[in-house]
Amino acid sequence: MGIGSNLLDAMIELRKQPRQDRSRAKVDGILAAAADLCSGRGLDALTTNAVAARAGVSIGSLYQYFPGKAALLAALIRAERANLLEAVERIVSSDAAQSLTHLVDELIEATVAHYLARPSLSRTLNLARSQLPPDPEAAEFSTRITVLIAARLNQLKISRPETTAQDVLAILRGMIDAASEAHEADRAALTDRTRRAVLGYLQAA
Amino acid sequence: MGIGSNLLDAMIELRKQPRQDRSRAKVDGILAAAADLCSGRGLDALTTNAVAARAGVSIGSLYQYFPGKAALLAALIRAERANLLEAVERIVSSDAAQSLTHLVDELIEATVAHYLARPSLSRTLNLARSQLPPDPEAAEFSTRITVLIAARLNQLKISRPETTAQDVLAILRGMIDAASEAHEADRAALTDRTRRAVLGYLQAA
DNA sequence: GTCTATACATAGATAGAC
DNA sequence: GTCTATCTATGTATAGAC
Repeated sequence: MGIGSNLLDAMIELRKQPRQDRSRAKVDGILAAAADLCSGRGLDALTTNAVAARAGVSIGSLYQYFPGKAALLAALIRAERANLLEAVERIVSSDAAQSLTHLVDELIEATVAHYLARPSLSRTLNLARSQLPPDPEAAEFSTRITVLIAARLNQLKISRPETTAQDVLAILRGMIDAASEAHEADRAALTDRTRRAVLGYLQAA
Repeated sequence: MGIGSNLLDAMIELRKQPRQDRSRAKVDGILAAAADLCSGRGLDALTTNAVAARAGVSIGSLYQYFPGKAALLAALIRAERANLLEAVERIVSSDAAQSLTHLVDELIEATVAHYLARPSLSRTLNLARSQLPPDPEAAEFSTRITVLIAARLNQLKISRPETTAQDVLAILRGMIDAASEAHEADRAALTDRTRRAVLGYLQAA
């Protein structure tokens, strides 16, 4: 997974690794602007011109750091994935994950928090991803998160841990997504219902 | 919900109701072409030029029937919704829906068939919808399908039938979507797992 | 390193001939 | 009714001045 590992990377990787603080801040500003636009008015609003304008830099500067629009999107997606993966890593390596109900509770809390932190950004990136060509990074992310959870499920004697982990994630995504689309406000109620759904599924298995 | 009921309709409704067979066939051809393009290469491929070309009509003819790209998309979405709604109507008004497990089985079968009939079309339209401005038709569709299912759940003494119906649909969508994205081939296995998830959820409630 | 100006491509939409 | 030709707008990306 090193930089330059495939041709697509040319379209996607940063042009330069910003080592200085000023550059780092500029890159962050550009990404923040991109996230805002995605979140606010969807994928169509993510134009290089609009991002540059909102970030307060010129289009030329943007292209110094990002080789194109795809690179912006890739960076956003990558950040989002890293977030969720970190959260799951913390959970599975914590003591709270010793019992099934605790594990589930923690996963739900993290997942709900993740997807509802910036719901529309999350959904927009999601659908962007589904329009992109099959991406090895996406596959690796799925695998890693599944494996982390599956390992715990396995210790807890849940059968077919990989499939089960995938299903649990799918159920959570489906329910949280629906709630987010419906602008459902009551997060506690959502957490409670997802809990019933996941535990119900695990017990029925 | 009559034609012309809101301003958006101007962008979305057919320009003329094709009464003659020839016109009807042309409209169908255009929609089929649009569906193919959506299905094949996603939303970006749905351009008015491309649709016209693939349908074998000129761009001018296309604009005679559809006032724009949005109208094409709206028509596709409408057709997709009508399909699913019909299927659910058939189920809830059939005898098989008398027991909970039968109801669930029928719903799963219909939902899986619906979303996997043309998976990538289904997903593309889905995300198109989520990018569109809030649409009264979408809301009405959600309400109707929820109400249909909730009525049955209510007869079966399930508590909070509306919320439960929404959750069941969300669970199904989530799992089917994940399977479809992962290009999971085994439909029987998917059906089985969704069944466990849904029944597990209903029993935990 | 950063900006302005601009080239280039493509999409949406219409006008007008037939 | 249908087509071709074309206009307009917009987005990506680069060149070149500073």
